[in-house]
Amino acid sequence: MLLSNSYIDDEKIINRLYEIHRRTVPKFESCTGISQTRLELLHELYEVEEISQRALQKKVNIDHAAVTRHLKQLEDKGMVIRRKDPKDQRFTYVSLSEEGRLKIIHYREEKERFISGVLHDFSEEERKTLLGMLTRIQRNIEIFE
Amino acid sequence: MLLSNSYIDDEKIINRLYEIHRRTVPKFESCTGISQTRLELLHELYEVEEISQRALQKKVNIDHAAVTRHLKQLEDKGMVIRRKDPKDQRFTYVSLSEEGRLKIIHYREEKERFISGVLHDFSEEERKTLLGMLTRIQRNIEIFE
DNA sequence: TTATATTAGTTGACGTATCAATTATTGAGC
DNA sequence: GCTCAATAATTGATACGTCAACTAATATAA
Repeated sequence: MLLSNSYIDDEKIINRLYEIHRRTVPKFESCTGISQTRLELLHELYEVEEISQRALQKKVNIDHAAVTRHLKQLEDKGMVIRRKDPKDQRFTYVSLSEEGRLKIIHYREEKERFISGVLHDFSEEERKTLLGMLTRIQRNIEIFE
Repeated sequence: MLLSNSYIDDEKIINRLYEIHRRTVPKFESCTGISQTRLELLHELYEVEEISQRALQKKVNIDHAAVTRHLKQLEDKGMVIRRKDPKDQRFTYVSLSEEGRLKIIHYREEKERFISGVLHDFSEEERKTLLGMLTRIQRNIEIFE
């Protein structure tokens, strides 16, 4: 297995991305008290009055199955309200409950604290560069093959 | 919820990292035919004659439980050989089988193709910058709190 | 040497993402 | 109006990572 030095570094990038994710998941949750995905769902709900699961799924770009399960659990916890569209029974509309609307504020404060910690030594310039690079990577993965 | 513009961007960085991971997992596996973690384990085994599970676990930095399960499955597939240390029965030593040694070469070629695709529009300079930034983020996550 | 601590590995419970298959409802073409 | 296609949501199977509890083997110290 003969690999050039520059390839080794490329590999490090991909491995680093992977490890960052693995380390982030538990830290994020223990810090904020909620998972990243679930908070993202709540955040989207926060921005609107009501939205269909399908539309929400498109926004967060997660598998339908996962969306269904998250929303059911959030409903069980009383953070979310779900109802069928009377006009078209295929659609389920979702909205934040009062309690959900209150709780999400605290979650997001903690998320902000977490993000500040993770990026604390990055200049404004660097953050811009990084975001641009990550966006390109994401696009490359999407169009791959 | 009043958030400054720069914070919004920081949030995008973290969300992007998360989404990159989610999209990478299935693409990587369908492209290479093996999961990233499992290939990393095999790669470490490729570099040595034999190694204890414990030492291997420290190298890949994954939970013990996951390591045990991966190695058992790789053993079932005939890619890996495991044996107890006669001197100290607590240790299990792992090594690549001949078949494993052959197969890993193909896997790694596919991985290289995948990585090239993901980073194809990045200059040498950019890759260095990116790796540096990711390394800092990883460190920040580790020392957080 | 015998009780206690440490260490490696395994197993179980849980969370959550994916894909594939299924159900229920609505829409379109004849 | 009736059959067939499309769509939203759900459920099942599978994969994989975490933590916690457990087993077995060895080291330590009284």
